[in-house]
Amino acid sequence: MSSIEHSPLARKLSAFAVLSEDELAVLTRLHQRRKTFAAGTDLVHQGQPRQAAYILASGWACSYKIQPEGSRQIVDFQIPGDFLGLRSVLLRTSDHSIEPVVKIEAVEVIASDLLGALADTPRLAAAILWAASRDEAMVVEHLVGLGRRDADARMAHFLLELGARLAFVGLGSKEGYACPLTQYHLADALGLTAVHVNRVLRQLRERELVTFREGYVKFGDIDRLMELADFDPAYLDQTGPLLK
Amino acid sequence: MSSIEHSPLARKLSAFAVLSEDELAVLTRLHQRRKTFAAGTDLVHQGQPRQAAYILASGWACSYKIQPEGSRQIVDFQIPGDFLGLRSVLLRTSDHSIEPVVKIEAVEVIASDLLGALADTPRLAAAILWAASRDEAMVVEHLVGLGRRDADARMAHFLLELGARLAFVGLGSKEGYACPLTQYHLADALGLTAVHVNRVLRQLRERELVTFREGYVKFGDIDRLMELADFDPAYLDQTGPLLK
DNA sequence: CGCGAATTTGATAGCTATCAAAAGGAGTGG
DNA sequence: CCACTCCTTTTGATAGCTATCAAATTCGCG
Repeated sequence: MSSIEHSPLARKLSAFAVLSEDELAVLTRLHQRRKTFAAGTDLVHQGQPRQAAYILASGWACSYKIQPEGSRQIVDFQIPGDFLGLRSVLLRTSDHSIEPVVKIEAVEVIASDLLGALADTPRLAAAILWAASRDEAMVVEHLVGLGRRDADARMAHFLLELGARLAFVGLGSKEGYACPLTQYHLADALGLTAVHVNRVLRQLRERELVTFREGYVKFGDIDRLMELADFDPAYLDQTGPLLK
Repeated sequence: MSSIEHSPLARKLSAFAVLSEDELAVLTRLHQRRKTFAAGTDLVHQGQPRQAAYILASGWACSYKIQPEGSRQIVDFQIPGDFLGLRSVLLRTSDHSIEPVVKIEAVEVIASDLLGALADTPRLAAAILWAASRDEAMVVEHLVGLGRRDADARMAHFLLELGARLAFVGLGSKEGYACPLTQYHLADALGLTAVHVNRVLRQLRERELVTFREGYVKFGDIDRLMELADFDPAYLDQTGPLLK
C-alpha cells in the first residue's frame, strides 16, 4: 500500500509547493473510489451532462473530440498523476471524450469534493489550479504545433514533450521511455494521417534522431531533435533538469 | 457610471449562476485599477514571471505565442468580459503574450485577490472557473479546427464562433458584428498565410455565405455557413438561442 | 498629397492526403 | 500447434490544398 505522498499527483504538485500533512490528507480524501477501465472504454463522454473528473493512477489515456463527419482529433494524452475531464466538471455538457489507451486505474473525483478542497485549503487549491494551468499550456503549445509546425517538427516536439512530462513523474529519462501509443494515435493527435506518420517516423529514425518502435521511444540525438522541433520547455513550468 | 451588474463579465457569469449582492460586491472589488492600453502594446509578456491578469472592459485583444524562428500563432481573441492572462498567473513564467488589437480598457486583477475571492465566495468561484473552463473549451475547439478542418471550414467556424460569443455579451446578432481584425490577424489565428486568407474570404463572399469587409462581418446564409463549418456550439455552453 | 499598411490577384512549388496493397504481429478457435 | 483474422506497420503512385514569390491596387492617415 503506497502512501499518498508518493502518488504521481502528489509528486507533481510538490514541484509547485511542498504540501503539509493536512493538505496531503485532503488529497487522500479525494483518492477514494479507485476504478479500473479497459482500453477503449470511454470514461468521459462528449455531449453528455454531469461528467465526473478522475485522477489517473496508472496507464495512459487520451482526451479527444469527434467531428460530425467522423474524423477525430486527440487533444492531449494523460499520464499517471494527470487529471481526466477536469474541464467538463463545470460545463453543463462535456465538450470532449476521454478514452484509456491501455487498461488504466483512475480515482473518481466528485465535483463538490473538489470545490470544497479548493475553498478549504488555499495552498492545495493553488497547486491544483497550477496543474490545471500547466495542462492548458500544453494544449496551447499543441495548438501552436498544429498551426505553425510541419509534420517533422510536430512529431519531434510531441515526442520530446512526452519525454519531459514522463521524466517529471519518474517514468522516463533522456534515453527514452515506454510508450503504448499506435501510429494511429499519433496521427489523430498530430492532425496527420497514419500513413504520413509512418513516413515521418521512418525519416526521423533514418536521421538517427529518435526511434519509435515496439512500444518504446528511444532518443538518438536529443539535442538535434530539440533543434528540429524548436522545443522550448518553458511552458511546462518544470524547474530543474528537463530530462535527466 | 455603469453599475457592476451590467458589466460584460457579470453578464456572462450570470448565464452560469445568478449572483447575489455579496458576490457582485466581490466582483466590484476586483474591478479597481482600470487602465488603458494602446493597440499593439503587450500587457502580458511571454517568458516573463509574475504576470498579472486582467478583465477586458472594452475593445479586442489576442493571446499569442511567438516561435523561436519568428512566426506567430494567435491562440484566441478576447472580447469585453473576457479574462486576459488568467493562465499565466500561477505559472512561474508566462507561456504567452497578450496584445490589444485596438485600444482597450482593462482592469488589473491581483493574483491574491483572485484566490481570495475563490476561497470566500463558492458560487462566484464556480462561476469564474466555469468561465475559465469555457475559455479552455474554445482553445480546444480551435485546436480541432487546425488539426481537422480545411481552410474554408476553419474560417467559417471561426467567424461563427466569434458571432456567437459577441451575441452572448450583446455585441452582435445573426445579422453580423463589428470586427476590428485584419486579414493578418485571421492568418495568424487560423494557421494560414494572409494571401490564402484573402482567397478564402473572397470565395465565401462569392458564395454569399459571409462578407468580411470594412471592419464588419455580415452573414449571408448562416445556415449553409454552419453546415460548411460543421459548427456545433455545444462547447460554448451557452443556453438559449445561439445567435439572435 | 504622399507613404506605409492592408487588400487583392496570378503563377509555381511543396507538403501532406488519398488510394492501393503488401507484410508483419498478436490473439483466437479449432 | 496451426490456420485464420484483425490490427498495425510499411511502401508506392498520384492528387489536392496551401505556401511562397511577385506585384498591383486600395485604404488610412499625417
